[in-house]
Amino acid sequence: MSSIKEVAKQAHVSVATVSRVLNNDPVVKPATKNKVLQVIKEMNYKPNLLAKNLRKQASRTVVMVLPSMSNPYFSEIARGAQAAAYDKGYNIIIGTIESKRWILDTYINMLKTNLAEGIVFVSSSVSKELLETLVDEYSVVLCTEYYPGINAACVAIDNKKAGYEAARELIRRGHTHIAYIAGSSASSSVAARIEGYKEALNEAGIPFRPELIAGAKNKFEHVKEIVNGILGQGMQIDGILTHSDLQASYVLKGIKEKSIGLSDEVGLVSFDGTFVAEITNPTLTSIVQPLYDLGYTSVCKLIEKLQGESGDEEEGLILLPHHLEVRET
Amino acid sequence: MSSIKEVAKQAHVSVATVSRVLNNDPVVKPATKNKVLQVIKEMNYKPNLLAKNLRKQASRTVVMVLPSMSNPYFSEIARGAQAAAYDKGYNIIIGTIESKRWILDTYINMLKTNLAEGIVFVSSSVSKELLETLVDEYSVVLCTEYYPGINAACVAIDNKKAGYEAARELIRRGHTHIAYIAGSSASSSVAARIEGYKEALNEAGIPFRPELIAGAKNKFEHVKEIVNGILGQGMQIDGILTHSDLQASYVLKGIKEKSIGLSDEVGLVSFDGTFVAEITNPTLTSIVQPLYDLGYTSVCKLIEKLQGESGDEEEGLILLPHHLEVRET
DNA sequence: CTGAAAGCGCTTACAG
DNA sequence: CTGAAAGCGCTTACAG
Repeated sequence: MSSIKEVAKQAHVSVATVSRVLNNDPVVKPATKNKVLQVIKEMNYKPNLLAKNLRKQASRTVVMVLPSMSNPYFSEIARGAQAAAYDKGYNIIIGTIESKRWILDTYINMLKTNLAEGIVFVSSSVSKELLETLVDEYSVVLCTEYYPGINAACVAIDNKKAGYEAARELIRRGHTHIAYIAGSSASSSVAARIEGYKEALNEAGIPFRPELIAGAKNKFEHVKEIVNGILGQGMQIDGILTHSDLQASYVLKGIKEKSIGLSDEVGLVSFDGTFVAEITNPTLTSIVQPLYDLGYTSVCKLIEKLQGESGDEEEGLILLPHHLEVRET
Repeated sequence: MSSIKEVAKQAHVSVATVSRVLNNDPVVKPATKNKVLQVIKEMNYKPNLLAKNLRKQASRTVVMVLPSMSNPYFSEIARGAQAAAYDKGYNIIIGTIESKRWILDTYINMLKTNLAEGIVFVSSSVSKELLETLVDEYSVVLCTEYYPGINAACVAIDNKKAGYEAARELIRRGHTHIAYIAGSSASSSVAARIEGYKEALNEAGIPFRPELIAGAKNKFEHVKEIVNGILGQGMQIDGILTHSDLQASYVLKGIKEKSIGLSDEVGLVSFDGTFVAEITNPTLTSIVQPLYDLGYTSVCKLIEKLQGESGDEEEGLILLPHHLEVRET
């Protein structure tokens, strides 16, 4: 109802002055300012941000897209992202792709139609090709996955080191036939973790067997098939590394219901360290990622970029610390 | 860069005509339309929605606030909500309160500053007092929790019936000392489920013991304390109903690590039916709620309300079906 | 069927 | 220190 014009009339000043006090312009005389402030309060006036945004050609909104929310891994990242946006005075729109291209397009359209100023892509929620077309027109930050050759900041953990540490833990316990259930897509994090895993094997003098590596989705049936597939080739397995807590929980489930041909003596180390790792039985030993911080830092980087003048500095990889949490598996 | 004005110039028409083809106004001559469409494509023009929104005084955006995302219960609701928004051509902003009043205020401010047109509150993400001040000025829908006396549509399951069915299942198995770990807040769903529980006891001739009921948060420590507190009073427990899957998983954890004084013979029925119920060991018997549909329907109702002319019809309770899924506990 | 013009509610040089 | 005025990029009666 009430617009800036009515406030101006009531306060006997111009709309310009009202706008100035709204924006805390120090130039307005205290007496004037107080009068206007009082009228604003009396009228319960709230500025129409639709108008402000148009005038300033800025929505002060960023978007974060994630593959889904079904994995608590992503909700923690989203939580950090939300906090960062508020700390910086931005709105944030968090969306999940659910593997649907049209949903992704909806969010990208927000960029193109001025509804959002920048975007962070979490995990592999976007293809490299699409990214290439976006990167020089819009501000984008990557979270969790790195795309070499793409000029966008990426916030992640040191996946190679993490893969190394996870494998070393199993080796330390005496496991030598270590399967690696990687993520379902060929991503930079998968590649890096495998590299680290190989390094740990190498260090321990254990031969690398490519047959022990396979990707799987975060679905019970898929994980079961993959593990049984490896066993079916006559491979032994006495240790497993999984790409996520969820996958590890499925391994446990399969062992328990005997649909996966492994004994419960198998060593199991998962990635992520979400609450899932603590509610399984046994609880999961895992590489815990600083999920909240990953989300928080990604959004901060994005907003810095939006506010930076040149923005032409080299975009790089920002690594956040992870750690191995030894639990029961 | 390119605005409607430049498209108009290139196409040798007025901006009014460009606007008309943009909005699919059937009045424009096909030849003109095609010419404009072609220029739009050539220039890769995208309308500035900031301007459109201001002009139309509508953001075509709704918000959904949830207490948090840490419980997969909420992420499923959010998933449904997102889908509904897209199906209806709206943007949706999904936010989590994390028990912080200032975050809630941020989202409510989006309503007041014209950034959003309506809001759905999930679970007890808002107090009744605040709701009362919002309800006659803005479009609001409640999801999961009902506030009697508040004129807002509410989408939920029949909690009384669900509580009844959950309790009856335990009674059917021969359990007679059934504890009820309710939600942490005094909410309509808690009250209704307890009513149903009482009804089942009554039907079976089992006396109701108020000492067997206690609220708990979705925290391991809290659930442990509550259960042990009941046992400490000298109460027996051979069955438990929990407000959430998460709480049930904590009971299981406590039994396993012997920090909760219960045997694994205890009957356990949880509410929600999220993936948590399937990854615990044993898996959880639970009342599964149509989470996705709850979110989807809530947003649909909200948008209908926004689009409805009068909007003065009586707001009511919309009940969606649930069912009992018997698993291992 | 199309165009000229007003206006959505703000912000911000510019002048005083 | 304050105001008049232009303008952000659209939409939409109104006139023709």
